[in-house]
Amino acid sequence: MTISEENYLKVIYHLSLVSPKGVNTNAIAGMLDTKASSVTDMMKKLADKDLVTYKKYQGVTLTENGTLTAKMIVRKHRLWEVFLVEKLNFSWDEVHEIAEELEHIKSEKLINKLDAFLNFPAFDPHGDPIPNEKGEIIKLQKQLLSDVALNISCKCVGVKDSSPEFLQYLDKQQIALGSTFKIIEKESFDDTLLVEINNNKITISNKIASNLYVQ
Amino acid sequence: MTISEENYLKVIYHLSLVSPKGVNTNAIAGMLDTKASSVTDMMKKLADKDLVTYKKYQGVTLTENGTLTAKMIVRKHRLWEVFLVEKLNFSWDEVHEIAEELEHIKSEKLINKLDAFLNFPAFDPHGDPIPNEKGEIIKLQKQLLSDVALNISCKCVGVKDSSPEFLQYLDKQQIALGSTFKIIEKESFDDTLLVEINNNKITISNKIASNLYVQ
DNA sequence: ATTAAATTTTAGACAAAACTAAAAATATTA
DNA sequence: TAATATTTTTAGTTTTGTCTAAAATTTAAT
Repeated sequence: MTISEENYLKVIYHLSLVSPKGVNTNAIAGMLDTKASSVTDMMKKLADKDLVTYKKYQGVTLTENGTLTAKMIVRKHRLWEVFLVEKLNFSWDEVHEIAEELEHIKSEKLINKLDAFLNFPAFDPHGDPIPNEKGEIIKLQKQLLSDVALNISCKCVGVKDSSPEFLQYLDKQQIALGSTFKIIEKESFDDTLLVEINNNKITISNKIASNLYVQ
Repeated sequence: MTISEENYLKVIYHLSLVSPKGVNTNAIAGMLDTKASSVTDMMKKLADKDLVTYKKYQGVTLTENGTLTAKMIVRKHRLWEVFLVEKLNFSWDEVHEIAEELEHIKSEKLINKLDAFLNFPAFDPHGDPIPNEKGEIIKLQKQLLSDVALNISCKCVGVKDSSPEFLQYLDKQQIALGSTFKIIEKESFDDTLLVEINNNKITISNKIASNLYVQ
């Protein structure tokens, strides 16, 4: 397994969660900052290795084999993120980039020992679930803050967008995992929300609200 | 910097400690399991980047730049080894291979935070010194057990060979860093030694004794 | 000081992973 | 449904790091 192959699998896995019928070449290319023609080449290689099912012009899906492999990469990524935040005191907006490298370290023993060292965390610093050794994932019931009705109390359990820019915005607004929300008012013109966060009232745009998962 | 370039630099650094006048192509090829012709190609590239000084047929030396870069790779390798042993409970014969991958993770912030997390260790699990943030290295006075006179007490502070095979042999003989030695008898025929280790008498070959550093 | 042996470099080729440009297939729309 | 637009694939290159085989250089030995 090359790093490049692993990155393709990971991207296909993430895109499959949204379009399980098959992921198209262009979408993969977009995520990996590469060209569709390069994706086609790689799909042939991954199909030869029985990691994806690929038919010309029909999009790709992961095989069982490929799904498990992808989950193990996601597992490594998220466990390293927990390590970086909990043990090395990184902030949640810094860890993704470093975990992008660490996720390719090969040793299975390493990752299982890291898992134990971290006390088998179920979620990463952005609230995303961490697959266990068998690839099993706890799926939380969660919805976007933008879909919650007025005057209902809820708790922030994750972010949809985990870009540094968004995370830094949340820091500035003192929004973190565990923050409690209540929508006080919704502006019908642009869906801007007046929200009570930890007993503070602030106004947030619909774009922000549709990137926050709550419960 | 590619992983390949980093591996070349690291190997040249280690070989330079033994032959500071210049390292030859074949020696590098041997360490990296590659061919002399590949080494020549890479030396041109590293010379272009001002990491090595290279003259055809004359061997290579690291530039100041190259030396510091190599030391930073060694620093990462050894810090990760400490992490694996101290925090994840790996044994000393398992960590080299994993650290060979971890040493290529790019973030400088990561390695300095790791250093702090580990309490700024000066030596790795095999007794090798860890360069600090500036590349400075503590050089211990140490000698090979094979060079120590009879009836002198000394303490094991490092291993010259850190292959899993040798380390596992030491485990079996209950020899570790910190073990105390006294040579009781030396067989002149083959230099086999009768040694007292932690109050136990055992016989060890000259090959073993010339791979143990003591103080 | 030649010659022989060993080492090192050059030249040319290959595989992986990417690219560009053109061709082929699918999707959209009038 | 035919024409057009979009997406995807093919064909042919490029770059990086490697290889083999042959040529050049240095070292060792007679």
